[in-house]
Amino acid sequence: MRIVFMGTPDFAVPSLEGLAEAGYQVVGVFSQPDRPVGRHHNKLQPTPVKARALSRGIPVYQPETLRDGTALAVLRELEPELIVVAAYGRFLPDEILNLPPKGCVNVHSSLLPKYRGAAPINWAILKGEAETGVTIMHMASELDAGDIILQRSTPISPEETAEMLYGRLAELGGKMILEAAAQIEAGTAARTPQDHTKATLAPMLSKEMSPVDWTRSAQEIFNQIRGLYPWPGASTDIISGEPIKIWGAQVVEKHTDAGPGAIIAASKQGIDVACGELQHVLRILELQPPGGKRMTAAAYLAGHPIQV
RNA sequence: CGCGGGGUAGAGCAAUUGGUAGCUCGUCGGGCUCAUAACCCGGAGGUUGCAGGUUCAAGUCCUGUCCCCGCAA
Repeated sequence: MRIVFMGTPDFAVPSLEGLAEAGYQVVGVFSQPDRPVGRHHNKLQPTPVKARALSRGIPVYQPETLRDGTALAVLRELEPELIVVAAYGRFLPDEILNLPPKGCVNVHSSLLPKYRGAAPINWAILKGEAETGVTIMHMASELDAGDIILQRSTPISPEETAEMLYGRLAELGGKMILEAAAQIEAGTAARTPQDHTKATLAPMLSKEMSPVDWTRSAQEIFNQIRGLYPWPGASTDIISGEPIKIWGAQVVEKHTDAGPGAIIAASKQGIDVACGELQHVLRILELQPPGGKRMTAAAYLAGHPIQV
């Protein structure tokens, strides 16, 4: 089966790799244009999907837009029977969706219809979900709203960060797209419509989500730290007046009458901060001051004593 | 050549106008204690990222270079 693969970040790599390893003819790969990355020289960095495709000798296309007809012409020449999209980062216009005889399918990292959009993995953790998963679906014009082919769930462990979950779901997606591809080739792929009334959105993350609101519960703040890991991260200025990024923390059962955001203890164990409910505090274990490296709370306190 | 911050003891930080490189933690030894991530006493550990330059004198000023971090993506 001739397949065109569209994807950009690490998440999409196992899917591409799986399809290629399974012997499908991946005749072309679309990825986002290389973006300047790097502090000093603004070097262009190939996307993870591009790098993998090139190492396999697959032609790579990186159009700025899919809507000027160029991409459509390229696709017509590639003659894919199926287009597989995984975190490509762009909407596909209808003329592309309708091009491949077997359609376009998408690997999405949530249990659709929940968490449609750009950052489903992060939002599942931010919202304190106990489980999430991967959905393979036929693509529709509307964002992440297509009929479901396959769906599999996985529990989110209490300490898991978005980064860890990201890796797990990428692997899961890589396995599931193979199953789905086989079903599509055999003509047995399911088409289960989503319950659109239960749809929720998982919009792009932004730096504005970083500051911690200490009136929330310790668990909610912990979810924020895990869900925004490693980017944009959770931060607070209650320690030094400057925004310090919180890399690691834990919820500790400890009663306090101190107001939200008050530092009630600072020791080698960590920095305990009062939150919005009295029974628990958030213990900061690992942090990073502006301009500095990330370090343990104990190391930070060695150079920045806090009187409690 | 996009903007900015920073390299000082194992870790984290200080060091006025250039003038004996200090502090906290850790570490080692000893003491106290039923005990401890607690406390007390003592010790070790630095060519201040690297290379040049200015100076009687450079962690500090100048030039170059390597590396780290934040913004931006």
